[in-house]
Amino acid sequence: MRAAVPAGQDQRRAAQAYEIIRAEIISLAMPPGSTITENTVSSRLGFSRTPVREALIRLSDEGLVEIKPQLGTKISLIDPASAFEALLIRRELEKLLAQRAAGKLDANLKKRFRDNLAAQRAAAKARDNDAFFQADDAFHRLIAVGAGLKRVPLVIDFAAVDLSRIRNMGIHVPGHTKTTIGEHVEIFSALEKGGAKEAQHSISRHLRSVFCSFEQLWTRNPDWFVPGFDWTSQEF
Amino acid sequence: MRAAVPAGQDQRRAAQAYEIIRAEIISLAMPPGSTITENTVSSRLGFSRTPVREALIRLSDEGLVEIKPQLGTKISLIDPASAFEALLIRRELEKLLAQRAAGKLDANLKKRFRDNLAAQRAAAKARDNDAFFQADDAFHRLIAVGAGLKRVPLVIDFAAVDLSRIRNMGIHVPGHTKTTIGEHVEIFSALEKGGAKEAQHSISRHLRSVFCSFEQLWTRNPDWFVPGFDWTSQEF
DNA sequence: CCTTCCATGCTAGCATACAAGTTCCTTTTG
DNA sequence: CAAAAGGAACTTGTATGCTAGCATGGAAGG
Repeated sequence: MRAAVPAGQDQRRAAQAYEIIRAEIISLAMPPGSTITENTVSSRLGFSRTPVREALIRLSDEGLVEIKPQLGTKISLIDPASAFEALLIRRELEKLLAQRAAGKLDANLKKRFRDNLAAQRAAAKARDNDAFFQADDAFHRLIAVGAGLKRVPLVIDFAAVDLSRIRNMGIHVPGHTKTTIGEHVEIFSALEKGGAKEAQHSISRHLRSVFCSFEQLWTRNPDWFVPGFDWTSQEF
Repeated sequence: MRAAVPAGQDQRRAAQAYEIIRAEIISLAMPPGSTITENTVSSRLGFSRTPVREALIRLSDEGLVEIKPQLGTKISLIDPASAFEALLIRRELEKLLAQRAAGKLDANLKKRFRDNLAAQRAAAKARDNDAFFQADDAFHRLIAVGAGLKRVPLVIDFAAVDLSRIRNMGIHVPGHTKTTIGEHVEIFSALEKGGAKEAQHSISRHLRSVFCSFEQLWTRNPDWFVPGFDWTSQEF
């Protein structure tokens, strides 16, 4: 998986194509199960096939698309089992981050946390789902900064690909942003005070609420998901 | 002018190139810091640049090579900080696996565990480091099977890329295989009996011994590593 | 009506030519 | 002699044409 780079830093067409297509998949503008071809995408973006092809290969590595030689390319269905595992993985790794970050935030980082929370509130107030989504991600990356670990967020991103699309489905649910911000405030204040256990508990609660929203979201667009997953038999 | 695909090799050239180059990097046949070009690799493999290029892009996403436009491609140095993080990540995720697998191994899986342990002993006896390395990986994947989680091993692999090269350096250390097998036996018996705590403890000990071997391995080839990491200040 | 077969139009995989940028050595000029 | 200008020889990035193979629809045969 490729690390997120500041927009405009990488001018290569292949990188641009990757960012564009990936955003369209994550935002569900390209719905799961729909088919694309290198030709249609390249003509739409105005690039040649080569950079588009490279972008699709990278997305295939991530599992976001399925390339079938001589057949075509399909936007992968969301795999509920993978999303469930992603939650398990996130819980463990974010608990690790919280443990290492608790009580070790310097003044600069605390300010960045507060700025981020302000940005979350602003995005929520403005109903800017995209901005809220990004601020949410940035909040969790700040925890990693506090923990002094740079690679863990990349691993979480890698693990949580299927999760991100589900999150995007749920971001329109009323009250979602308010709940999330409240949990983030809890986590931050626990980290600030050195309460590793409290922070870990907040994180677990946050992820559990995400899990509980899954089944509802599944009923909305069941054909976007890989069939055969039994939601009720899972505990989290 | 196009060479026909050799019969019997049903894999795509790009996939073949990826496997070959990756194995050479992991096995340290291509030492960290050395430079390659798309042309040299493609002529060596007998492929054109395109599939080789695709392979290098995938390796770049993994962090195993660094592609610098208009300059060349370099085998990445091993980042001690990333390797250290990989150990932290592995510890948490494998503890998760152990917790879910403990006491839930069916007869078939127990047999596969025993066969795997036998393979480890055979490889150790035959001094077949490559086979031992693979059996070691397979053992950990078996735990994931027991836990009913398929994606966690992929995440661990992604996280542990830097770790794998260090492991390859250490596999020649005398007594290494014996120690490792002993720890694996401990883990398996704990899982078999349902002792999640014991299995987690064994896993932690195993990873700690890996960590303790780091500094010694670093002194052998310090120029293979990203400089600036303070081994003594880390606790594990 | 049903089955079989094949022409056709798709697809991605691959090879290759060219474009653009970097390095370094050669040449030229002060 | 020194230094700057220029170009040769690299590199990776991109465009494009060709190849092999799958899917589909329609024709041919039962």
